[in-house]
Amino acid sequence: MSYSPAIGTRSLREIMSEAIDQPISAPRFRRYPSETRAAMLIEAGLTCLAKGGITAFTVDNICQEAKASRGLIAHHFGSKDALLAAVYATMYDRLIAVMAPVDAAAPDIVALIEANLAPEIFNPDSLKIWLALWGEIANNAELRAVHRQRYVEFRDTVAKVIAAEAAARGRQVDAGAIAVAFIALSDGLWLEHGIDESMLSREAARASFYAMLEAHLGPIARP
Amino acid sequence: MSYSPAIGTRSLREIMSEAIDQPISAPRFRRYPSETRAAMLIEAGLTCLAKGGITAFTVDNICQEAKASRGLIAHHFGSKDALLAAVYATMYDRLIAVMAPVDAAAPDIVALIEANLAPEIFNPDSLKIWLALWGEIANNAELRAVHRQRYVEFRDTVAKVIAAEAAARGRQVDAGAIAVAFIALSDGLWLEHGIDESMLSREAARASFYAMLEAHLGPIARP
DNA sequence: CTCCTTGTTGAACAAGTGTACAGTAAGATC
DNA sequence: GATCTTACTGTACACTTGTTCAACAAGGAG
Repeated sequence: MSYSPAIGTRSLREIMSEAIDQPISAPRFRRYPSETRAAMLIEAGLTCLAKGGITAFTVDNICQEAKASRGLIAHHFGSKDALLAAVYATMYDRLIAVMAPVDAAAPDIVALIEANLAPEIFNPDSLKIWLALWGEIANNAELRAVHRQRYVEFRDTVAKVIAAEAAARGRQVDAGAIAVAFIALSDGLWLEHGIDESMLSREAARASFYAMLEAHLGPIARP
Repeated sequence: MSYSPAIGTRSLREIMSEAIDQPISAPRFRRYPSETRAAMLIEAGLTCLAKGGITAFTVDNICQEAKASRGLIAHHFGSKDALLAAVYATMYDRLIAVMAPVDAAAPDIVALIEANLAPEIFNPDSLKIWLALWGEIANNAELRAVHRQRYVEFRDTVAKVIAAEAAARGRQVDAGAIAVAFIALSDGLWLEHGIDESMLSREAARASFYAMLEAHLGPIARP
C-alpha cells in the first residue's frame, strides 16, 4: 500500500491522519534558528572527523549524525567545503578560548604550558580532528584561508606570553620564532599522543614543554 | 565505423592492421616483473598523495598517474588499502634509509639532526604525504599495523644514537623517552614547514633541534 | 615457429558522492 | 484563527567510488 504525496492544501500529515483514522499530533521535525542548526552541523562534522577522518566527512554521514536531512548543509553553508572551513574555524576558536586566561593582564608561561596539556586540547579525539584537517589544508583553498588567519592569531597570542616572560627575566629573545617552535613542538606532541596514546604520556609531553622553554628562558618554577 | 572485438585466434592488433591496411607493430602495453610494477604503483600513489592528499588517493587517479589500467592495483596488491599500506611502508623505508649512516658503527648526534633536515625528508611534498597518511592511521587497521612496526623500529634507531651520545658524555638519560620527544619535535617542525613553508625555515628548525637535545645532553658542537 | 605463463586491459557492477530544487510544514506574527 | 517567512525534507541528478572478472596479449621457454 502506498500513499500519494500531499496535493494542494491537504498536508501529508492530514492525509495520514485520515488513512490510519487517528490524529498525528507530533511535529515531523523541529525548526531551529539558523545559527543553532549551523552549530549542530558543525558539531556533527567534528564527530565524523573524530570517528573516521576526512573520508568520513560526507554529507550523508554528517546529516545522519546531526539527525537532519541531506539538504541542510547546502541550506546553511552553501556547500560541504564551506562547512569544513567552519569546522576548522571552530577548532581554532576552542584552542584560542583555552588560551584566553593565559593572554590576560598577567601573561604566565606556566599557564601557557598547562593550557596545551588541558584535557580539552590534549586528547586523541581532538587530535584526530586536527590531523584530518591539516591533511586537507594543502588541497583546499577555503581551508587554507581560515588557517592563514587563525594560525597567525594563535601564534601571536603565544608570542606575547613568551615575550612578556622574557622581558620579566631581562632576556633578549625572538619571541615570534620561539612561538613557532613552541607550536611545532606542541603539534608534534599532540601527534604522537593522538596516533598512539600509549607512546607519549601527558607527563612526558609536559617535560618536553618545560625543557624547550627553559632552553630559551632559563629555569622555570613548576607548579 | 566500429570494429568488432577480436574473436578466436585473430588478435585485435591483427584486425586493426588489416582494417587500416598497414602493420601495427608497437605493442599496446609493456609487461613488467611484478615487483617493478608494484613499485611503479607505489610511486604513483605517493605522487597522488602529495598532489591532493588522501582524497586524491583513488584507483582512477593512481592508475592514470602510473599510466596503467584500473585493474592493476587489485592484481598486484589485492585492494587499494593494501597499496596504501605499502605506500606507508615505503615512506618509512626511505626515512630509515636516510638514518642509516647515523646508525653506523659510530653513532653521531649531529648526523642525526642533519638527517632530519635533509632535503629528501624536510620538504613540503614529503610532508604532505606523511600528513595524509597520519590522518588515516586511526581509521585503517592495515595502516595501523604498518605504523606500529615501523615506528618502533625508527624510534629505536634514534634512541640508540641518543643513548650512545649520552654514554660518551657520562650522562644518565632515558634515551627512549628523549627519542619520542625528539621524533615529536621533528614531526611538529615538518608539520609547520609543510603546511606553510614560509612559517618555518630549515634554519629555524635546526635551531630547535639543537636546543632540544642540548637541554638533555649539554652543549653540542655545531658543524 | 608454437605453446604457455601471467601481467594487463577495460567493461560491468552496485554503492556512494555532492548539489539542485520543488515542495512541505513549523512556528512566529498578526 | 489566518498569513507569512523560511527552516527543512527528500528525491532526482550526474558523476565517482573500489572491486570483480572474462578476455587479451607480451614475451620468455621450448
